Amino acid sequence: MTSKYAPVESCNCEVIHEEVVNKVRKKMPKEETLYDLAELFKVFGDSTRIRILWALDEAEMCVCDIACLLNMTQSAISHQLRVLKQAKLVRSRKEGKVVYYSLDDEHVRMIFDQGLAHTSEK
Amino acid sequence: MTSKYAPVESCNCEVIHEEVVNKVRKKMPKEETLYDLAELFKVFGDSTRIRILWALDEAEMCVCDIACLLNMTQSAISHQLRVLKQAKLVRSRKEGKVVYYSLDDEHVRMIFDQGLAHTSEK
DNA sequence: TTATCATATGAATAATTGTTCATATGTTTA
DNA sequence: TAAACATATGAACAATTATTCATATGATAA
Repeated sequence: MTSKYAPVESCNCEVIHEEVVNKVRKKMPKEETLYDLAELFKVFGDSTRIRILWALDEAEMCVCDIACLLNMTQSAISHQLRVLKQAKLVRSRKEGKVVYYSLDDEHVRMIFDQGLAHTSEK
Repeated sequence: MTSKYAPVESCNCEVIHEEVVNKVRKKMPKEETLYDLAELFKVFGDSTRIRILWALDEAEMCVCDIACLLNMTQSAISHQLRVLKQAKLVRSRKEGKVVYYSLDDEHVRMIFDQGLAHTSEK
């Protein structure tokens, strides 16, 4: 999160290129829009969650399976699945004791691909 | 970062669907690849940086201008520009005292668009 | 030179966060 | 019923991080 600190009243320097600043200011989306966007990318910004998403893009899996695949505790995975579910990136389906998770968004793959395009080039 | 804790020796539950786990395991990318991907998205996961990237997608700007636009201190912006530069998402150009920053990646816009497609739908 | 200005940077701090541990919940099986 | 099992969850802790403040750097102007 960013608005952890008290809002700054103004930048502490002169505006050098006022026209540019005004032009860009007009085009900026609502604060909330960019905040939500950052919140979404924050969810992608953890390698455990990235690995879970990647795995679920291959197959629907239960919590146990994911924990085993990633060699992590069931608790850690469960906590992260919760985050992913709140972000509406995964959905779950219950069958007896077992809860199956799967991807709940068609954009995940696209986001991955664009990210990979960047990281593999640089 | 994720590997902050000692590696877990194994998940603490039985494998329920061994075939699925094995199938997915074979298809998983290298650990490092997914780690780098998470590191990239972490950079997008802060609203100050998202706003900077968005602004720079509209126009090349100097540090002062960005600080003014976002109503934040020059120092805070400078620190974040450093992060963005290390991630190779922005580049800089010096002209006298003034340093101009601009986007250094053609994928930024695409990543934004996919992210927005998600956040605006849900 | 000296003053001023734009930017960068190191240290400190407060807030956030991912995992662990213990335990709770809810389902199936004996 | 009780036991076993899969999953969820709350508290605690360690690690990370975004900003602030003070100051350094480097360029221009006086």
